[in-house]
Amino acid sequence: MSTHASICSHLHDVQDFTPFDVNQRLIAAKEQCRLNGARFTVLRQQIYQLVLEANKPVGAYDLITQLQQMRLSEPEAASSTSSNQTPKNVAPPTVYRSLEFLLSEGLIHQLTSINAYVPCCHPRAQHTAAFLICAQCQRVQECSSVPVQEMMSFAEEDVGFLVERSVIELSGLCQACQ
Amino acid sequence: MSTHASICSHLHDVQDFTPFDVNQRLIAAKEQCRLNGARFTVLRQQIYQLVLEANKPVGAYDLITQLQQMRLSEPEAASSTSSNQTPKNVAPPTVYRSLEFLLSEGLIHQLTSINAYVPCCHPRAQHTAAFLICAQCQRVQECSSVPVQEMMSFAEEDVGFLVERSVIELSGLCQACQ
DNA sequence: TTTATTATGTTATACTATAACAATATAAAA
DNA sequence: TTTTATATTGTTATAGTATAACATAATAAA
Repeated sequence: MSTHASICSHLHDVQDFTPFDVNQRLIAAKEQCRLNGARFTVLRQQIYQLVLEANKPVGAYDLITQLQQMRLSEPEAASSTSSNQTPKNVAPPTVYRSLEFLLSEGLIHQLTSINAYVPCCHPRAQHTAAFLICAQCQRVQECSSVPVQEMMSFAEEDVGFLVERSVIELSGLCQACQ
Repeated sequence: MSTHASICSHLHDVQDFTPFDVNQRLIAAKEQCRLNGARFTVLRQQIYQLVLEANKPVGAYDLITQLQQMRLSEPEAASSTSSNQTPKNVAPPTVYRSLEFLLSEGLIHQLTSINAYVPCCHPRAQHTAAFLICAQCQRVQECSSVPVQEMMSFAEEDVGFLVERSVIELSGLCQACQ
């Protein structure tokens, strides 16, 4: 990932991963799933990789298109029979289910306001984050810093509201695009 | 509206308006539009009223259904000819356009995470607010208190991000439903 | 009254997401 | 290893949300 956001700043770009970074993430995800007793299947890995490699949030139907293309361009299995082939068609439930899995593993985040997905900058147990979404360059910054925590504690302690799901998304222009 | 949320607490229930309150709101909206040189048409008023009277966030297609029923149950115009009648059918663009108008006037808020709309607790110029959405009783609390402001100033001042649109929605259980 | 503008109606369609059930692949138990 | 159970993916169909494009009607301005 980009070098100008340290892992401790609580503010991270979630795009612009280098191929090396993508690989690191894939390996780490595989290991994380193994520890959780979850299966990091080929499909799930492919979808995670597509989300990692994108330089902007990707929609479910973008993923369908890309998966479709991947499968069409893949060589057939070397088997002499026609069995054991990956289907060429990719239907919505296929990707939605994998996205749900990746969400539950904390590997990606959903951007509800634009119906798209981004990698989690720091995969870990369920954590609340806010997202700054640039309408110009499409880049996203994830932050879990103080104001986010204050928002949650306001709801939970001051209001007595038990938060189960949070959507905190600010759209506008990032510094570079102004 | 409910009496346990003063206009200054920065935390408001946006449901449970009494018929009297609804009427007050409609009159105020009419006046606000007049001052803005905007037209508070019958359609817009009807939709605003439906949003005000609902005891939960309403979706666009809920509004279509209700408008449809209103039109069907309305008596025909007293004219001897068949002209000048309100059409019985209500298509999506009809309500989406009015919703957009009400949003631009600050009379309602959009809850992006659940594709629904609620009245603004305190109609005024564009203002940032957070919403606490109870998954149980469906009631919504709107707040524009300190943590919300801090979130915005964090984005704008600390990060240098120019916010154009904010979606801050926390779903879970309100105090009464826990 | 004419003209321009705004609002609404209308048709069609795009986009997003899930239900329900079938087939397949992996893991666990016998 | 074979059987059984579980988890994953495939497949078909459809639900739900939103907008484009153009026609008509109503209001405001000239």
